[in-house]
Amino acid sequence: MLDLNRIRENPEKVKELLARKGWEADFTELNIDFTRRSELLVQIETVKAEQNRLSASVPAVKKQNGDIQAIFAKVRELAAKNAAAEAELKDLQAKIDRYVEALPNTPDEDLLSGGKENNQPIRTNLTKPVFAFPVKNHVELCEAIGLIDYARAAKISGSGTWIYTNLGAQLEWALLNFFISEHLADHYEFILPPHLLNEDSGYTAGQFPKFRNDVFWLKGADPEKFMLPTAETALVNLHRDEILLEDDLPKKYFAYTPCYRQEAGSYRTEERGMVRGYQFNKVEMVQYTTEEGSDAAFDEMVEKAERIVRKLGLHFQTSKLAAGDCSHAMARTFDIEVWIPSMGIFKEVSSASNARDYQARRGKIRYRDKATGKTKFCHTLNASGLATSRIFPAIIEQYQQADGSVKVPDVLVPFMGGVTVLRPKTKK
RNA sequence: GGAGAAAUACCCAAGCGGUUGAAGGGGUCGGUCUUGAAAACCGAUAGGGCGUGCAAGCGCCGCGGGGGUUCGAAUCCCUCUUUCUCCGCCA
Repeated sequence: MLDLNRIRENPEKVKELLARKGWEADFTELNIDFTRRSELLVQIETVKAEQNRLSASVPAVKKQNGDIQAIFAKVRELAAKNAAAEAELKDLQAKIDRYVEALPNTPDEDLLSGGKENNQPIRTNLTKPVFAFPVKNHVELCEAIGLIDYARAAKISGSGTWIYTNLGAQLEWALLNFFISEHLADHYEFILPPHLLNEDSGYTAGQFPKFRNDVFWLKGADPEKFMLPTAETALVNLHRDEILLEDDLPKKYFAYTPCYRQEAGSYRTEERGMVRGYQFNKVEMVQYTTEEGSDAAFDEMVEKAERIVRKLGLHFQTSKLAAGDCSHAMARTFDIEVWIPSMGIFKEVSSASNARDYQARRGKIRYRDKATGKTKFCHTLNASGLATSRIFPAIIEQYQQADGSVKVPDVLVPFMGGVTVLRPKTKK
């Protein structure tokens, strides 16, 4: 949520920044509403003060056998006078809230406006792998080796899903264990959160109200809960409605969870296999920082995610997203995209974002400033570290060999019980 | 899932319609005493949000969340959430 005072003090600036995200903002009505809100508050509170004063005088007046009935009548009259104003205020406040809650975060000043087409690659690792043989795609390779079973997944669940089998399951688990070991080494705190979250959590993270239809809802539950679309949603709510100490910041967490997403209508023929599904595994990092610490935290998390992909020996690029490609709640996003040879394109394996105080305002996540003793909103940041569903195909394809086997990246071998090569099943 | 109990400040806890602008204790901070510390004693300790004002200040809200009754609510009523105890079920 944006700071209402910031909008009021500098509406043109906020408007210009939102426009870079392709969001047409018009604050004319908001300003009128806000002015009216102040008037109403002053009026209501003045009357209330008088009511309180009169009520408080009752015991004393009673003791002196004064006319308490006159006081009762007077207070009732004041309350009646306020009723209309209170009703108007309630509606007005709801209207203001609805408008401000829907506004996306403003992008950082240094981002280019526009969408995907204006994303800027800023770094690459290694060069495109070259193969002396025709490359196979990961779907073919996985099926031949017996890593993934798509057909049975369709049978027991439906489309957009897959089953990790045998060495495929081991490779997936090895990746997750490798990621976890990296984060533990960097002293991030390991969290395993519930996968079913409540409405407030979705609101704080900025998913709701706009993206209520992008998640899976558990209709039978009372109250209704949704399945987390990313562990960020859980982690960023850990300190909702709390006031942290400045000395406790930054707080660094990571969590492993599956991510459940509707992704309705996003199917494309090229996205075969496990590139996009209703459920995928991800390890996610989240930091809570002070306002001053947030830029350094962002750089740290991008670097961490890159380091993991680099250790896996994969060709990737890091892109600075244009304003319009940053998600609703984020002020800044860098994507790490890994090369998928069969597709001839880069696919996102990590998205590192700085929400600034947008989520913290929604969730009232604050810290006490040591110097002033005042509370300030935290900054929240998140970065995947990493999503397996894109890394897995990238490994399979980038590490494929002429005989249809796949070499296991060196860093994963210890997590694979010493397995170094994944070989195609021999036909019986 | 069934039955019961509870939610008060940093923590424990009193309070059951009107000096409660929340007792008391612990903790924390400051002080006295002491070479220093402990003990003892004295003092301080509600936070958060909103409004108004140049400011000092003043006002509104606030005892789990929301709503209601009343001149007046921590206190009565409704509702939601959470926690605990017992039973059932289960990994």
